[in-house]
Amino acid sequence: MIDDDRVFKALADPTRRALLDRLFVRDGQTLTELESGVEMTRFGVMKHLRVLEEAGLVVTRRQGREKLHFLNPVPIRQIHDRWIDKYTEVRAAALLDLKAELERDRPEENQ
Amino acid sequence: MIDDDRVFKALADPTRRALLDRLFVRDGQTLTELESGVEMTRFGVMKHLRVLEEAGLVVTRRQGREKLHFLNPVPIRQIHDRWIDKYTEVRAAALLDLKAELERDRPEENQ
DNA sequence: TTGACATGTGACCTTTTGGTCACCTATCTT
DNA sequence: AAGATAGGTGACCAAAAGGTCACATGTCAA
Repeated sequence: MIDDDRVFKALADPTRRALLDRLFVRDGQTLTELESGVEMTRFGVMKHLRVLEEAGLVVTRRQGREKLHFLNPVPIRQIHDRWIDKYTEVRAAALLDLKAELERDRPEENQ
Repeated sequence: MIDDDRVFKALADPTRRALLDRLFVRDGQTLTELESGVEMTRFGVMKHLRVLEEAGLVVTRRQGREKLHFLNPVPIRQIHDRWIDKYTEVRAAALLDLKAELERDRPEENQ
């Protein structure tokens, strides 16, 4: 797992997550289309899309003077497989119990 | 979903992911224990643990003068549920097909 | 072939993040 | 009580990330 760092860093920005959301609603959008609906100039959006593409979360295809952007959920699935394999159900249950216990002791300090 | 941002930002740093890994191997470690094994001063580790705790990825419990750190996989599960619900299997399959198609056209441009 | 359109690049600035350190408090042990 | 141990705070600095802009290239359509 060599570039999980790129994927995590790409997902760390809210604008980029919003772009992924928009691509999920309608796949294959151009830069100009994605630009509208984000409070940012074209250049900012372009940078974000580049980060997403380099992380493998977005795949692109040129079509004439347009560049179509497609969502690629595979890296997200890979992350999932990594963590959920490790932090198993049993462990999750145990920690949920601990969390409940902590909240009984100090209810105001936890969400 | 109000503080998904904190969770994603917390996961964006490789040191913090390493700390989660260490906690997975052995849960309930103290700051001093976690400090050894990371190329960083105690203060850096403390900051990272604080970020993880504020994101809800780590839960702590004071025991005398020690502070025990426990892994909380729940936020990761929540992220998983969020994305995998949206980017479904069908979609993943379709995009993997697209990716394969793109790699047939321009093999050198994709990993 | 000219003008409009879609995207790309590099320089630049501001904000955020990562990391260290001096100093401080709390707790244990004897 | 005193030294050792575990953790905490605030200031500080360097590096990275986010965002904008002037300018440039490639493509379409009349």
